[in-house]
Amino acid sequence: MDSSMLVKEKKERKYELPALEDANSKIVMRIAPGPSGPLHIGHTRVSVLNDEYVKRYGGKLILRMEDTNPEKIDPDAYRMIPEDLDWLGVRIDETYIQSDRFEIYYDHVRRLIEMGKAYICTCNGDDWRGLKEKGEACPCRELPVEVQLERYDRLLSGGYGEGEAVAVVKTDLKHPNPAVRDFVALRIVYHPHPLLGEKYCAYPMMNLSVAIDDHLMGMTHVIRGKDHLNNTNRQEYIFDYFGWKKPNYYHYGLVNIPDSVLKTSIIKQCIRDGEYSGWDDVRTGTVRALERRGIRPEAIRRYWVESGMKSVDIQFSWDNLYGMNRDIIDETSNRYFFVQDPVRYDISGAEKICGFAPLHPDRPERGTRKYTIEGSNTVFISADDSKIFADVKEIRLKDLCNIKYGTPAAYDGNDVSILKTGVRAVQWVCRGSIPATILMPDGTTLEGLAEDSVLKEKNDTVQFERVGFVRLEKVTPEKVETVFTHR
RNA sequence: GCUCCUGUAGUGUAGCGGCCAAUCAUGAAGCCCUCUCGAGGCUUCGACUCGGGUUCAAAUCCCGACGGGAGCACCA
Repeated sequence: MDSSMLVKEKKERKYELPALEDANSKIVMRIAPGPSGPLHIGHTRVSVLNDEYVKRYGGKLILRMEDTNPEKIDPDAYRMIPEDLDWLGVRIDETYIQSDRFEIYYDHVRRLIEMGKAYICTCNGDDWRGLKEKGEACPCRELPVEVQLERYDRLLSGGYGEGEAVAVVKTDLKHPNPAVRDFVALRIVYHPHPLLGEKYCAYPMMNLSVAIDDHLMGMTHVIRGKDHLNNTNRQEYIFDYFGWKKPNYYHYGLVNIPDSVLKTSIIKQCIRDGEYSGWDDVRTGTVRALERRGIRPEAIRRYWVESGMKSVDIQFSWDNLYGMNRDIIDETSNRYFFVQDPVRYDISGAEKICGFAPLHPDRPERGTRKYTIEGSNTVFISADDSKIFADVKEIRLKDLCNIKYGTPAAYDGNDVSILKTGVRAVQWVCRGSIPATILMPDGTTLEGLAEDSVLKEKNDTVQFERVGFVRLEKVTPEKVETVFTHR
């Protein structure tokens, strides 16, 4: 027996999404956001899952803009959503906009009415719901098809005011689950649509348009949040009435995302009020904000792949995402010194002091930052480190020299082994350093100085040693503006 | 109220009848290493919601309780 077999070996787990049923190279899947704003972290789950499967099986991914509620549309979203998906690395094969397809929905409703599977209801909404609750039909439901069609034409042509009539799909009024009994398919809206203007007044509800589009676009697999479970049940009625083959449905659990603002309406309001800087404000959970903070799309992808597709509700963990992101950016991010709330020290006892430090400690081949200070030998260290210095009287300026406390401070050689005795190494900057800011996730800003070699940095994330990773947002010789990523 | 989904460490996940004194990641604590409080190495902490049943054997199957979530919109 091989002795190595006696050692309990450590297994590396590979993370792989579960296989889809009936999957072959012709799968068709979709991402179907409502264009009310840009995508946020919550949307990235369904985006990544669909993309992963389509790439794995070699099918087709459709982006469908579900803009059937004119009151909740932000025209910019038609542009922002594809941008966000593109940044995420999600490859879209075809794009559809539902507002282009109203005639298709109308035709299908007409056919449903002709089949006796839909009706036009002119009852008061509350009454209709009340009857449904009791499992009873409203007076409109059993009217003859000819009357329904007459009403339908009137509905489409603007003969009813808002709330005066709806087209309803029949399901089963006695269904034990009240949530799947008869549902509205079309409603009257006179609010202008950003793309259609006032061309139509009959607006499809999502259960209608989604069912029809999923069929017409040839969807084989649909992944959606568990909150749509009842909608799936409703949509299946439409599939059954037309005799269509249903896609395979998967419902993942709800994600609770703490510590960040996701609700589009709130973000929009805060932008309007000038409270937030825009859709990429770091306090929000938008894809744009994550990008701005230096989160890599690969980290987001890994996060969702590892989370899988179970229907348990989960708690989103920023720590876990940061850990994955750190794996990615640690290697690519060069190291620089940033000194928060700088305190000045001059150093006596040396003509001029030289030093150098690697751009990356694990990648010496990338080269070094070189330092020369002379004259008054002025350096700055952070207010926090200054307090420590005043307290312990001796400190090492990392990669430069050791100094003893005093005014001025005294040069004390360059023996690195002093660190073994418990003396602390602190980051510092010299004269000519660049004013720098770090925008924190809570919206506050840290101020300080960054060493000027950061001006030559090509990559957009760096690590400020002992502070954390930051994304370089705006770098000029006058000012370096950064956004905090994570420690 | 009705209906549906769901319960493995702080968080996320693996396991789906015996190989489980339960996997991996992240987190926390400690040590080593490193001129960073990063990375790397090592160690430790920490979970099968509960109660019945089926079985020689249950985290795994069944039933019940309890917990978490969603829907019952002329939003998506």
